[in-house]
Amino acid sequence: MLVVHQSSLALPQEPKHFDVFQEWPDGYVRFIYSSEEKNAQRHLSGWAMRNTNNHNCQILKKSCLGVVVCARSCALPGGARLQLRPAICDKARQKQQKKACPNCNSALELIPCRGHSGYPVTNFWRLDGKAIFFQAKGVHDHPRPESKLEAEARRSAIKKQMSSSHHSQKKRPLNSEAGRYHDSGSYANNLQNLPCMDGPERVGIITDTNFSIPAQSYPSLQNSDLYKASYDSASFQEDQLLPYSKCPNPRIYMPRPCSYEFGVPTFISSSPYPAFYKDLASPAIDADPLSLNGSHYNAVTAHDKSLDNPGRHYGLKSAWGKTGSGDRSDYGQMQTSVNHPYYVGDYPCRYGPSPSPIAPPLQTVITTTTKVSYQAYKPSTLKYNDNLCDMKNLQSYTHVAENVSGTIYSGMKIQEDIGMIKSALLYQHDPVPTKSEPAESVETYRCGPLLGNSYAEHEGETLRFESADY
DNA sequence: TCTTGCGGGTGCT
DNA sequence: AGCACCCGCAAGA
Repeated sequence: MLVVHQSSLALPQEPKHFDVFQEWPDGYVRFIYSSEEKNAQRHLSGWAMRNTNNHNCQILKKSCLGVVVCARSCALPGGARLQLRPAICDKARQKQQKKACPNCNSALELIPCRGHSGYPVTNFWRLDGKAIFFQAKGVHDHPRPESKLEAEARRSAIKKQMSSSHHSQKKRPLNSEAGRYHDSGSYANNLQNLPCMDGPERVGIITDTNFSIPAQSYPSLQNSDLYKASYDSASFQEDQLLPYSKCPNPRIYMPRPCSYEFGVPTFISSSPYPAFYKDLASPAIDADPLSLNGSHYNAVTAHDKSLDNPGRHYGLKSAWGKTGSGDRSDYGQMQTSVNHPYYVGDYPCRYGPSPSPIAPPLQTVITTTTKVSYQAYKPSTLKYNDNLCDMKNLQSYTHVAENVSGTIYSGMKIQEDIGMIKSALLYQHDPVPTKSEPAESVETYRCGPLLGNSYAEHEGETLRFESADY
């Protein structure tokens, strides 16, 4: 299915369609946003990303800081876990870590992101004319922190409280803060709501609850209401219960992405959620970020052969060990779209929910080639039908959850589950992407997420993109 | 006070 | 050369 032509250097055409802004991009994904998209202009991300100097003025690079959690992983009143957004500024972050857990007063701990072959997940941004190209590398191996807006909302709320209530309530800030975490499904998780999980194992598990879900489509961060809603405790509960109870799959989170490279992007139609990426073989070698000019892409995940993730904390390993799939070869972060069940490429990893598929040998070899041309086409979506899950139903749950609580967490999780399922299915049924291209990078792309923005027109159409460096 | 972006510089591979 | 990362600076909220 994947076709890669590195030889082709044709310049990418100007994107006619833009992806809906993704607040939580995860996995090896690529999106093209309109230069009008404010969130994209600001290079926003739900993840705490700090600027990284890549000595390239053309491309803004950011790396993930991870998430701040309670060192004791205490459970908040609702059973959720504290997951703070790390301060971006080094100094501010140091201060932040010196503070005590608002819930139990124990120390706070920063869980670094090691989702990109042991290094933090990186995001690349490039403005090119009317489009803003985005590329993410790595799969976040930690829970989601508060989104930027949530963090800001919380701070302002605390300030308000502080100013409105005086002495007698001096203690409230802490409590209220804890309560907020508790209330917000987006950064507080309730283990009880993870029916699919094998079961929390220890501390590590907590993180699972909030694992990133591949970018879900999130129309806009600008919708502050969303966050306001997240503070509604009532909503929170619904949010938590609803989605999970319906979700048959556990969310398996791979501690680390496998290596990935760009090689063959496949364009699939647009999906509201980032594509699932798979990677095949080589150890993380990154090919040029944003090298794809106009391609609409979503990459897909990669797998690392090295299952071991040194530096990985929070019991991920143990969690994996339990998942029963044997090894942690399933790294998939499935970013899948309910609406667009296509997945390109093979899925080397085994997925928990579905019995370990046979992992094909690495079919894709990714190289560091900077110039790659891609051909994308939309794969058939039919194969997904009638599968393990009722995607439509799941999707509807997702929507419900989002509407109810305003948090995207629940829905995302579901989507991820769906993605996993899909990927598993694909893996099992679609041997296609098995082309091995030695020394060649192969990357699978999907069209950007879009509910309204569809690339349907690309169906069956082959798009070629130049992957020269942006 | 903090975020964000920039850029000099270092160390490793 | 590419990448990660440290540090400081400046602008802006």
